[in-house]
Amino acid sequence: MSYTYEYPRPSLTVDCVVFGLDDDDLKVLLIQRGVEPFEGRWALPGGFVKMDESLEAAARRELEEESGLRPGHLEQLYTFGEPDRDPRGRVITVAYFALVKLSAHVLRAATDAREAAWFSVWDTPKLAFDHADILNTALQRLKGKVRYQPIGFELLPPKFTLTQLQRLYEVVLERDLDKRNFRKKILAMDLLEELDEVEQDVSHRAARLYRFDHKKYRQLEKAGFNFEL
Amino acid sequence: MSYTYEYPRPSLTVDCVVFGLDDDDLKVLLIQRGVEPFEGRWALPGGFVKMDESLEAAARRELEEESGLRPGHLEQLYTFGEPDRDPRGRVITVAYFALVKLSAHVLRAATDAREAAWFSVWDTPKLAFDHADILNTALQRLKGKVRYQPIGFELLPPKFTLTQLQRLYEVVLERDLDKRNFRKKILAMDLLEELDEVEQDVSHRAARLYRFDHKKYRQLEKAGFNFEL
DNA sequence: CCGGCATAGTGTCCGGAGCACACCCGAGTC
DNA sequence: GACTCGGGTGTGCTCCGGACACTATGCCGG
Repeated sequence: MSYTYEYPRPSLTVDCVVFGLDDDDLKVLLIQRGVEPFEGRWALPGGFVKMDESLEAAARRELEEESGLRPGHLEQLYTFGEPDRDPRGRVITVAYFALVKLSAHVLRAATDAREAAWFSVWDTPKLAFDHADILNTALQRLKGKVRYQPIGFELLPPKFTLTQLQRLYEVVLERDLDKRNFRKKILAMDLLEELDEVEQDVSHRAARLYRFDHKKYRQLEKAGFNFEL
Repeated sequence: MSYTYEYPRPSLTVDCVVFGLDDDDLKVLLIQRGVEPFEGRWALPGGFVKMDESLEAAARRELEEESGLRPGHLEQLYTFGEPDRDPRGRVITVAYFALVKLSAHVLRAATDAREAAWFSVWDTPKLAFDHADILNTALQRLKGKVRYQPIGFELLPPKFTLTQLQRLYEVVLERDLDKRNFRKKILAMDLLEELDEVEQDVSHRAARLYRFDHKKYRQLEKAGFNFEL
């Protein structure tokens, strides 16, 4: 089967930058390429867009195929299209960025991926194509976004302690936050539901668990509220 | 001449949302299509990407070809790729968004554009394709961006009065601002150079002119300063 | 020449938010 | 039962943002 056009056309791919939080390390999902070019190199999961699927659908499909993940939050990041970014010819890639609860999923490599694994974002192997640029762009976006949209919760398990939440912000923003002020601010928003449970199996006083109240957030959002820090 | 591939490929276009400020109305540049589909309809300027040019270069080229404009600020906005957004088949478009000084350019329609003209963003004709969505996305971005990056200045002539600047913000943000607070804040940033000139040809007390100090801004930016409102 | 008009330009006060800061609590360990 | 380790809490000061109204200047017209 072959396809003929009057003018040359680029290929179109999607790539996904998937972040996960492991205690106090921010991780990114990488796959090891099983095919040329860059066979054996680590890269962001992604692949070609089918002719009848939307870009976002393609991103979800490729991600699931190559790693088994089905992210909650997924949004378009940026489109990379330098003429020489792929040795196979002109390939445009639309990058997506996603957040997942690291605990909730098991990785499973498949299709063109030899393996899938989490790497610390501060310490990745050399990446294929321009994927290092893409990763960087995603990190910037995450930093900017986490402060004024409550997307950070996507990285945590459903029940979490305030300390975990604070650590998350500290890791993403790369700076320390004051414990009392952080708690004061986040609780004042009235978006967390205080549970009658405490964490288990810790060798010190157990911290109270909280849950993010999505419903309340949507209400406030409609009313023109804006989340900040 | 024809091009044959093993798998089907989408076409790739770029489209530009160009904003200009006319006194106190925010304008967007539209062209009237001279070819099918949507012949005669107004649309955003844009066109096909060549195989050896970057996306941004394509956006600049198309914009210049169809309207004669060469924008200062140009940045990627979003990529639109719904399978049915173009009746000719699968066409992905990378949208760019640009700001120009309305006064500094003369429009000149060419190539596939029958005509080029400025329209108030609040009152555009019916647009081709999904260009209304694109315009909307651009407006949101402009609103968000103008508050924490000094891009608004791209819309004004090099020398402007504080009142002009305030109007710009009021128009973009769609709300009134307090004159004294606005002046206080903007002057406190120390990014405006006060000139020894006043506006001309007005039938009332003439306002002092200011110029944006790009050099100082870049310095502050490096030092981790951030512009806000 | 004078009065009117249109916009320029300017300072203060108040309340809320951010930030710095230190101590007691509870649970498990040895 | 003493120690250790993080959990959890309140206060005061400062600074910033927002509300608010009057005088100054230049042009125009009568």
